[in-house]
Amino acid sequence: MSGVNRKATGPHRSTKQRAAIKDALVAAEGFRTAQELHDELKAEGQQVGLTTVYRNLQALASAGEVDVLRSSEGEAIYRRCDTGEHHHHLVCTQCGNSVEVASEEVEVWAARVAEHHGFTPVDHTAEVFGICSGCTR
Amino acid sequence: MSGVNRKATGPHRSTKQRAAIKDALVAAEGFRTAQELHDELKAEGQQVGLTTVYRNLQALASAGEVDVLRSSEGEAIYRRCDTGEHHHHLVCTQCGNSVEVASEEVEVWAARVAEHHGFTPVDHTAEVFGICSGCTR
DNA sequence: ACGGATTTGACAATCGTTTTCAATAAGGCC
DNA sequence: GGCCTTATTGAAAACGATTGTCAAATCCGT
Repeated sequence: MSGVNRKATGPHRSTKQRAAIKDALVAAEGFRTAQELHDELKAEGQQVGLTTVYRNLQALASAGEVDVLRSSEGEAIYRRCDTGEHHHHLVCTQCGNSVEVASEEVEVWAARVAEHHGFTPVDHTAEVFGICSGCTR
Repeated sequence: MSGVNRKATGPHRSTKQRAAIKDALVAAEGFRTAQELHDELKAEGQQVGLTTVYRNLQALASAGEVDVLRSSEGEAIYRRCDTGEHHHHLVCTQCGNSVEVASEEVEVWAARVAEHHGFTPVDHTAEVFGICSGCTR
C-alpha cells in the first residue's frame, strides 16, 4: 500500500529500552524476529524484557518506522525502514540481510492482474529470497 | 520407516477422512485455515479430528497438491492447486476466494532484482489482494 | 479373515505472541 | 531539587495455532 504513515499517537516517552531496540534494529541491517532481537540485546549487555521488545516492535510497525513480514514458518520478522514509501524486499536466506527494492513494475503488474479478473486492487506482497554475495563464497 | 523418502510421494492409504478433507478443499474454492476446514467438515456431519486435518494438509502440501500461504496474522492457509506449475494468487479479502495467476513477468523481475544485487535467486513470493466483483456490489 | 503397518484422534506439549498487573521511571510542575 | 501523574516496563500467566504422543481403529496384501 502507499505510504500514508501518519500515526496520531507515536511513542510518548523516550526510554533507554526503546532506544536500545531501535539501535539494535539499525545495526541488524536485515530482518530479525522479536526473539532474535531480544537475544542480541542481551548479548550486548542491554537488559530489556522480551515483552518490551514485542511491544515496541509493534508500536514501531504501526508508526510505519519498521517493516513487518512473515517468515515461512509464520513468525513475524522486523526490519527498519529506509523509506516510508511502498517497497519490496530482497532477503538473504542465509544471513537475513536484505535490500529494499522499489518496483513500479510490480505495482503495475498487481493492478493489471486484479483488474483483469474483475477485482478491485487493495494490496499486494512481493518478496525475493536468495543468497547474497557474501554468503555465496 | 519404510525405505527412502522420495519427494512427491502421495499418501499411501486411502481413508475416508482424507477424502473428506480433499473434498472440502475442492468445495472451498479459496484459502482456508486448518481450523476453518475442520469446522466446515463438522458442520456437514463429517467426523474428522483436528489433528488429522492438520496432518493431511501438511501431507498434501508437501506432495504439491495444495498451496500454503500465510495470512497476515501468521496462520497457515491452504488451497487446492489447479496446476502443479509455479504460480501466484489473486485473493479476495472479503470472501477468501482466489484465482491462480501465472506470471512470467514476475519470475523475470525476481531473477533480475536478485542478480542486480549480487544475490543468487532462490525463491520469491507475490500475491495480490483485492475485492472480487461479487463482493464489490 | 489375519496380521502387521499405517492412520486416526483425544490429549498433552510446544512455540510465538499477547495480556495482566504491580512496580518503576519520565516529564511537567512548583 | 522533590512530587505527582501516568506511560512504560517486565515477570509470569494466558492464549491460540500447531505439533508430538500413544493407544485404539483401520487399511490392505496375503
